Amino acid sequence: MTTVLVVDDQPLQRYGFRVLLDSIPETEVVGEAAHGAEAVRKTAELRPDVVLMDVRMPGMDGIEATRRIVESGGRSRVLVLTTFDLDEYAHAALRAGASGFLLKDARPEELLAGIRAVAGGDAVIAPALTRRILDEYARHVPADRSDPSEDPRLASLTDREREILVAIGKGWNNGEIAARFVVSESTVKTHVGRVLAKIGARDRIQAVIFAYDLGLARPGAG
Amino acid sequence: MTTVLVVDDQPLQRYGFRVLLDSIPETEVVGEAAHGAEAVRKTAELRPDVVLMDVRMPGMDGIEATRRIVESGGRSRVLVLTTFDLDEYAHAALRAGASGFLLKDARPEELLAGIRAVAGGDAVIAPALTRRILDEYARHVPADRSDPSEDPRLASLTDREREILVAIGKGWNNGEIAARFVVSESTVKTHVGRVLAKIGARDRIQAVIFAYDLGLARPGAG
DNA sequence: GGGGCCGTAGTACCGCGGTACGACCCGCCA
DNA sequence: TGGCGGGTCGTACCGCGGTACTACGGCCCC
Repeated sequence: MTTVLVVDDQPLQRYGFRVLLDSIPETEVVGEAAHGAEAVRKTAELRPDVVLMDVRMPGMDGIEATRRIVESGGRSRVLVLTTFDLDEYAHAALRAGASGFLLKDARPEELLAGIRAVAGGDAVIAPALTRRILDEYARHVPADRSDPSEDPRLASLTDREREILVAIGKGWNNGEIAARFVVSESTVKTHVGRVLAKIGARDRIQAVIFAYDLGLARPGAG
Repeated sequence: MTTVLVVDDQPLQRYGFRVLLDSIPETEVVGEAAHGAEAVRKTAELRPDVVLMDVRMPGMDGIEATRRIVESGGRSRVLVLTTFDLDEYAHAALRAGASGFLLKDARPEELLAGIRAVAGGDAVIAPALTRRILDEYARHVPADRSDPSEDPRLASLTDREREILVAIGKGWNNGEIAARFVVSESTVKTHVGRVLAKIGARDRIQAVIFAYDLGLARPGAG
């Protein structure tokens, strides 16, 4: 059973979603909200699996509400709906942390598939928008690099050394690495030295760059 | 009526798709191919609306076949199928110009929705992959508003200090920076110290990470 | 003219990082 | 049984990195 909170400023629209979702055993509408602030409050209160969020609303709009819901750290996933395929909305919504973006004219089975996917932790985008996303993607994402994680220099590292490399990529100094791995700093130095030699890095700084280039290190990782 | 070419090296799999697609009036399987080369040839010959393409095949694989079909400039759209959610396949396929990427364990209605979307000129991605695509997308495509290069810590840097930060991000040591900027190493140290203080970094390693997170440093540079 | 910001430069000091050893334990395998 | 790779730990040494402080010329603006 997937619990859903329906957010839309139009009562009739909310009614339509409720009828649709309650007509099948898989989903249940546990609440409704008419604007962003109410959506944030009811999400915290009802903890639905999925929040069905309209973008255009008076007061706090769906984007801002989505951002707050996501930042609150709860379990609820947000599936954003809009009447138009205005992709600035889509971009903003997805960057706000929405798990999906669909058009209101989606057929019922598409909406249900979207809710199912979002509830399962996946993401979903309206097909009409997917093309643009993919075009942008193909244009911006650098060509392959023949999968850098298969770099021969990486292959020569032992498991432990790979862990060390990741730790270096996080910006930790030897003492911090020693503390987190519960070994002595001498041991860390030994490992670091071997890692540098194997990947051909002059110092740990170039190891950090190496880790980033290969995608071992990720922005925002602490 | 949507015409479909089914490409898979396993006859039984092709049969399954044919039964499914011919069971509904909306789609019609107009041909089959057992490997990439045959897929390319039959696509040119039959001009199907959609090519249902398996990735893993002996000889020319689905990726290469997709690339050739797309480059041939025909009207046919390619919908790639795979058993596993190996995202290196997904990336390669989408970069090869595929209009969609689904898993073989997709439910029939998902597959049909995918074919419908692709035939209509839209694109479709398996929900399980959409999240990764979005993550990549968010990381690579310049965000129009929450541009990290507007980070207040960056704004406090002078032009010279920004140059120094970029140089740090390239992995250069103080001597190298001094040589390239034609200043003394003392000057470099002064700048570096100020940069670290302003961006709140403990050492140049965290400055490197900072530069990468903000997109100041780019893989493959320097 | 005076004050601030910026870029430049220097000295002095300390600590971390990196290297070069040597050493021990463990599990695996010939 | 011995050898070998991997992980662990230690000592010693040196150099680069980072900090603190001072200093000066150029520039802009009050």
